Amino acid sequence: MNYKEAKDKFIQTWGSLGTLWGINKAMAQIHALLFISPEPLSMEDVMEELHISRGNTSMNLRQLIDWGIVYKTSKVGERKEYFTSEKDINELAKQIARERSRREIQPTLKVLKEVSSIEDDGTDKVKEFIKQTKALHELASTADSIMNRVVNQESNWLTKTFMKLLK
Amino acid sequence: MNYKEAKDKFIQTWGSLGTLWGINKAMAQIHALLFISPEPLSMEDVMEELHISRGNTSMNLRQLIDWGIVYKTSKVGERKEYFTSEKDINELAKQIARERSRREIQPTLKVLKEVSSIEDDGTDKVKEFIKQTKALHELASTADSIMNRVVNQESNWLTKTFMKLLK
DNA sequence: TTAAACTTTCAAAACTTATTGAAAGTTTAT
DNA sequence: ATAAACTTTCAATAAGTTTTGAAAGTTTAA
Repeated sequence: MNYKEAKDKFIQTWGSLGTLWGINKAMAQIHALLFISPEPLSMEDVMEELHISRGNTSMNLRQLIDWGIVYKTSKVGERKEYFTSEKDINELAKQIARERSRREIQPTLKVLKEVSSIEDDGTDKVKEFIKQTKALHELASTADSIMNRVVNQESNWLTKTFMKLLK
Repeated sequence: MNYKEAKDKFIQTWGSLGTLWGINKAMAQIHALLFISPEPLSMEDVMEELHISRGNTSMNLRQLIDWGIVYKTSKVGERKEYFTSEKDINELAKQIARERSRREIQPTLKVLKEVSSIEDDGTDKVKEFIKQTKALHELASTADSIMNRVVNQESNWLTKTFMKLLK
């Protein structure tokens, strides 16, 4: 496999994986492209490499910036803007964890808390409902606090600790 | 909020959350419904509660069974089949982790390994490519091994260990 | 073996989400 | 102030996904 093939395969794979961590294909592909580019790329560069329209590129770049994993840069003497991605994988993982917590887990916890607080009328179905939604709340809450710790500490310490535990 | 409202809100929330852990809305809603039902439900019951068609119900129930989080049961003297979900939240989490590893992480690891093994021709772009895809491989691999441990050990041990670390 | 009860399949339709591209907006150099 | 260079917006459209429902298939009881 040569560089071109490997690059395309990587972009492709990362792109379809994107839908899974909650972002769309173009967004994930743009990220993949920037992630492996030693140099910042312009919007034009991205459009050409991925064969996507100007509008699409613009919108998805903005979203990536919003997620905090792509940065705008500029070159001296050039009016055009250039884009580059977070290259540190730990920083990337942190950022993704942070955003997912904020966008998904927190709102879910809120609903779970709300619905598990209905009054217990003593019937089976209500008792089961309260029990199960409370259990889910606890699970989501534990998962979230683990993630937040990973995010807020030096993640390296935790990774190493994990690895020791898991060896 | 009364039981009916709380139930609908829960099913609704869990349903839209589904897309995020990689399953579709109907599938997630069916799961939610079974998860809070003290009794197994028939296909008819599910159809009525969620207002979805027979075909849709059938297909999604099958998929849930395939994921290992819903079981078929039958009542003596009844021809109809009944369905019930895994009620133990730890078991549910395990099962989901297991499936995600199998369906998503493993195939990704395979691609990452493959593309990061191209020959280094000494150019910047190839060096960057190899470096970054290797780093991603390592990250995904660490995440996967953590998940698998959680899955394969008594998950309680790890949860407790986590919580101690994180306090 | 038949027929009723039930489940699965799958092509077509409905719905949802992503993408385009041209127009509007913004910034910068002169 | 103007115009060129560039970016953003958004309505229309394309692409992709989910859902339906009727027909085909299966199982069970008599």
